Amino acid sequence: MFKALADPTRRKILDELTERDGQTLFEICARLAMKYQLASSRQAISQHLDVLEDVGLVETRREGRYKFHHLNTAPLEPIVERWLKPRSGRESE
Amino acid sequence: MFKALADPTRRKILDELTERDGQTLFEICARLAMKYQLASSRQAISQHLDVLEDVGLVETRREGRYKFHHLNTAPLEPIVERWLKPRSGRESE
DNA sequence: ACAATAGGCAAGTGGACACTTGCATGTCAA
DNA sequence: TTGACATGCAAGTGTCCACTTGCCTATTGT
Repeated sequence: MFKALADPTRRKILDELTERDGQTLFEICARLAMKYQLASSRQAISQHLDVLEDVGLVETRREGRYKFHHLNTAPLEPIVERWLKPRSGRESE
Repeated sequence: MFKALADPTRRKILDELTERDGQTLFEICARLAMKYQLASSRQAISQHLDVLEDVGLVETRREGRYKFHHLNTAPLEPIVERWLKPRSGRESE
């Protein structure tokens, strides 16, 4: 899961899905190219989406020849619990 | 920063410092070896600590020939803000 | 049916990274 | 001062990973 977040392109994809959920592969490619001048190929983005789906951060829904990608932030919450919560008694420091 | 979290050994180091803050390199090595049967060498752990210090997750304090390592969770908080907060209006879903 | 669109599969390549190895520096106790 | 302890530096190595390349499958519209 953390490895999935290690790549800057994948983080941008998550940003993109945060802003506009349920996009197709082509939409994501187009918007990343426009916003960040990211010249990532379609296959590269597709592989990133596979990684994100494997760790549960992205869920997909097929509809005909379209595949919509949805964000799922649930896997992120254990991060907070793991290191932020155990020290929550020291927030005034 | 996310790359620093991508390595499982580094995450275990953070766990270790969460449980017991301000350990030296040798302490961390010993405790990791005992707890997780991690046969990581001293140099490997040292390099991991360098990475964690570079991204600000660990801060160090020198005292004679000892170097104490302290956890700093501040760099983790933007993670929450970035993807969890923008969707906080949908928690009942 | 056929062309166009949306996406998938898989092998190959270059670079980054975790780890080792070997030696060097600095600190403390006798 | 000398030896033991705690840590630092740097080059070399093997593996993993992001990306490309080339071709394939499936769905839609005419």
